[in-house]
Amino acid sequence: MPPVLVIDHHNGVPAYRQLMDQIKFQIAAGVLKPGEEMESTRALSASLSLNPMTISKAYGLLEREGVLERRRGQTLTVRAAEGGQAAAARAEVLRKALEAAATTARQLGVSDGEALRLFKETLNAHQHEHD
Amino acid sequence: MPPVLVIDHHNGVPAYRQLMDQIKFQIAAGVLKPGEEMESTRALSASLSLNPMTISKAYGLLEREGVLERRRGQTLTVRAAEGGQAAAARAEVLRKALEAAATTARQLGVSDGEALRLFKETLNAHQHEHD
DNA sequence: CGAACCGTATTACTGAAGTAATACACAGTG
DNA sequence: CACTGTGTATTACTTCAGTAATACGGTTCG
Repeated sequence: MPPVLVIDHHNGVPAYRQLMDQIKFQIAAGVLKPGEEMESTRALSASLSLNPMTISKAYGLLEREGVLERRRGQTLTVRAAEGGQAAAARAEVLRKALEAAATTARQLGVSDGEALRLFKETLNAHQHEHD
Repeated sequence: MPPVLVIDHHNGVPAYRQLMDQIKFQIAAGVLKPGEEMESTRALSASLSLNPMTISKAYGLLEREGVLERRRGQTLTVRAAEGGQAAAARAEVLRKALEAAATTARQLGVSDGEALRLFKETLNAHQHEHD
């Protein structure tokens, strides 16, 4: 299990939330697979120079969201993603980026229809870039 | 000029942001019209039991967003509706946010159709954010 | 000019969110 | 049982966004 997690202390985003985002992303991207064991809270706290409670907070919230699974006194594992769950995880990650865009649209007073049209254009442009 | 503004102190939303939202809404709804004078910071602070600076903060941010217009030592006014050029500039800003989302979608292998559907959902969700 | 408005820059206070220290409960192994 | 691993409940500290107190500069009108 590769603990490829990095915390940026100077971007205003809480550490526990950075952890949640990165873990979710790694699951969505297939780096962390269902059934796999997570790094222990103390091990992670050591390598990231954080308090075990901070890790635990992230783990706890991820468990509530159904991303991780825990058993008493044992290492947490990535929850088995049955069927559409993997897709759901990806949707969750993507939703964050979309929410940021939606907020921007609102702040700029751009209508929903116009925002949608722009997004469609953007997607098409990206498709061509990767032909 | 009707100061029909209400602040809810028990919903976690900052007062200055509630002010911004309500003012924007009243402009969009036509209650406040371009060129019209805003309530003075002190008058509003009295009727809402808030500090003038809190009002000023809201006004200041709205001015940055191009919603209000200010002149030295004088009452702020509602800015005239923007023409096509401003709209184009806003679309450009928004396009950046959308490109970030499109990139994420690509990285996660989410289809364009799915991404569009999610964005539509997100926009609807934001609309219901009122409490 | 000076008084009475206007907005706000600067500073300080405060409550809540984020984090850490400590101590405790459960599981596996001998 | 003792020991070492796991996660976490409780408590306390720290930081910062939100708000308020104060004081100042510009505009208008007499």
